Amino acid sequence: MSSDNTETRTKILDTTVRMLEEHGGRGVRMGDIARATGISRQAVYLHFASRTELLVAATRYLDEKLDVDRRLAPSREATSGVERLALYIESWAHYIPEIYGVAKALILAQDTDEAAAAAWDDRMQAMRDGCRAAIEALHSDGTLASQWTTKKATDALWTMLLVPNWENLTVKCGWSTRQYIRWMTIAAQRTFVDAPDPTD
Amino acid sequence: MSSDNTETRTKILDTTVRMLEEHGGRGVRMGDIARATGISRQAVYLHFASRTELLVAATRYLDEKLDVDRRLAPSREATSGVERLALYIESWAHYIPEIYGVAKALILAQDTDEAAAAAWDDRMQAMRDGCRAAIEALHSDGTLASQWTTKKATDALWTMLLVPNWENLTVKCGWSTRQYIRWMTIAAQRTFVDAPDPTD
DNA sequence: TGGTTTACTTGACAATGTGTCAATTGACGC
DNA sequence: GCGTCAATTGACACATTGTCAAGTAAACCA
Repeated sequence: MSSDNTETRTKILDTTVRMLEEHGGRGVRMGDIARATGISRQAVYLHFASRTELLVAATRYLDEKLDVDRRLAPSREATSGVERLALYIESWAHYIPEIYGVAKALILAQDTDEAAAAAWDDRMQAMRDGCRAAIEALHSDGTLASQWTTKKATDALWTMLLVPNWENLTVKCGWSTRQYIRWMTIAAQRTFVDAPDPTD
Repeated sequence: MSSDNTETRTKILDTTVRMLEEHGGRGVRMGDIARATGISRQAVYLHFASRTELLVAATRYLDEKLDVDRRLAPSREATSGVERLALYIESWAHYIPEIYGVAKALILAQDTDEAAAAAWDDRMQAMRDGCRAAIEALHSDGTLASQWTTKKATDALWTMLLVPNWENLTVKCGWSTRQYIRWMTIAAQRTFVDAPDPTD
């Protein structure tokens, strides 16, 4: 899939993912990655033009390894909007902890690097598509609470599921993934789902 | 209130608040603040030991100016939990845009500076207290939805109201403050509020 | 065998921003 | 005039990213 797959390049990506995971995405420098990979700092620059490019590549690399599409399949095959919403939250909840290190590094890099901001934005837009699909499924079931438009509900669900919220609930509040799924699902259902309109 | 109120110190704080506001909390350097204040960079260090210390002082300075306590008074005087929740969300929603620049700078500084992280954490704990009070008001009205414990509901409401969510909804999704208030209130009520238990 | 290519190393260096230090200036009070 | 205090000036340490040029070593190839 990747255009250029040297063994060294792959080793760098493996190290990067591992170290970001270990350090929660903070304080991992180019020199650290090089040393841990067993090469010189400059060798890293032979494969990746900048730190941001490395982070973006690591994101893609991890996504391939985790097979995001497969994970989302159950949600796409749901037979009702409510089920689709619940399954989407569940896959997402299992996905975040696995990408958290890399994601956090990219989020932090946004402050100083335009390209990192764009890359993360892209990812989040993809996630938003999943949210919209779930909301639209509710809508066509007639179970989207009447106050919401699909646009507003999509915005709101998307925001709810953002990484900083997961971070706050798990890291600061000490919720487990199981609790996160349980309460996020409850909150989303209570917020967005109503019984279908009986006049239909 | 402040221990040490030189005129220059105040001028620095004014400049800092203004510049952070103007630039959304990003990319404002010590030298920029000094130049805009009309003093040398080193003069800033005569009043504030570090960038973080300046940011923290600016936060406090702004809080005094905005009179946070007065803003929260209506919420504290609410006669029902539901009203308290709505009024708290409303004051908070009017407050965030005014502190956003400084808040964002502090949030960004967290990555590299322990002290900035602690300062922001502190602020967010105070905000959490407001959330707990609102949730407890619901609880004692008997209108807190039965699935929630006060602890879990407080965590959830607190997370909902975090700055990154406001940022996403207003900046990325283009919501106005009015829309933010409207939909946050609806989401919070649907999530946390039930009719009181008729067996009471 | 010898030459070329390729990946990598080594060490130096620019740029950027924070924070420190020491010497100096200038005003104000006494 | 003298001391004090606030501020200035300019140099510097430090960390990190990114660049550059010269050198090495193995693999490939004729």
